[in-house]
Amino acid sequence: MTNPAIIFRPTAPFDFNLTAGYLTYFRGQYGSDSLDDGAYRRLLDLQGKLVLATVRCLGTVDAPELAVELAGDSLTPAGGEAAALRVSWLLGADAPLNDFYALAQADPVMSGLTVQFRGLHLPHTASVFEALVLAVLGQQISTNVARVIRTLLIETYGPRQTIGGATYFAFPRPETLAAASVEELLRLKLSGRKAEYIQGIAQVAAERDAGLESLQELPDDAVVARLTALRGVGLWTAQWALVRALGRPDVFPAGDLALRRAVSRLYFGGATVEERQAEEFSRRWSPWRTYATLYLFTALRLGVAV
DNA sequence: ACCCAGGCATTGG
DNA sequence: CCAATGCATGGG
Repeated sequence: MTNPAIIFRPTAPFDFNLTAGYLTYFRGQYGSDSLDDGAYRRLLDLQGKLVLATVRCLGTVDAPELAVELAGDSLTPAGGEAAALRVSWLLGADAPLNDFYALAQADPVMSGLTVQFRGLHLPHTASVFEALVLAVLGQQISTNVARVIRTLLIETYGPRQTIGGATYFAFPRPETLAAASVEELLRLKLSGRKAEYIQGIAQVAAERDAGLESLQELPDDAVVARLTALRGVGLWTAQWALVRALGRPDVFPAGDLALRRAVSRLYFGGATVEERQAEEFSRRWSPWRTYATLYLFTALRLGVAV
């Protein structure tokens, strides 16, 4: 069954194709998300109910309007509202980009990126759990390998729903991964250690009632302290959770090799940039370092001047 | 056959 | 406190 579309307005400027493209790594399909012919699709897991959201942009970058169409079981009006809120969060629709753009004016390189990628918002994950698991499985390995493993994880353990002849996957639930043995997880081409990490994180997320999802009120430092107490979660992983799951605006994961490479090429003529140096350099973008991170990564992914 | 990749925990100075 | 090491796997 399909319900009438729900319309909502993101904060302008909002470039739908660029934002959903970033979310799918500019590959059309990435894990649980797809962007196909102007339609962003994701199977939402709303309190255990699976709902396929199909999102299209009706307006322009400066007057954006998104239409969310829902399909799935037992849709209620309240469910429709929750689905629209979830979609809005996933696409980072409320980001105050203009504040970041104003700050970037003082920096010709970053300013250039904000012009090229004008309207790119920061996509979020549906949960802290999802952000942590994705970050852990991406530790140290190349993005290609991470993509293979992520796909295996989602298609092996994610809740699935077939709609209109196509099968869609939501991100695996904590209780599912907590119930899987480390031995089973090893079949996902994870290292033994990462299988343990993910299993442990899933147990924490599943057992303590929403312990991982109650970090919203804590300041960044406290969130990092809480998360790095988990085995397998270091500063880099915790920072990605701050960025992806909590949408904190002033985070710069200076330990990230690719991020430092982008800084090196764009600002230091390719010379090696150490973590400490990158952290100091990033202060020029505070209090909007998260968006600087996003735009630098986009430059990398699209191969723009990097 | 190597070496590296969007880290981390562990071990040994 | 800092350096070295192993980790799974796909691509160069």
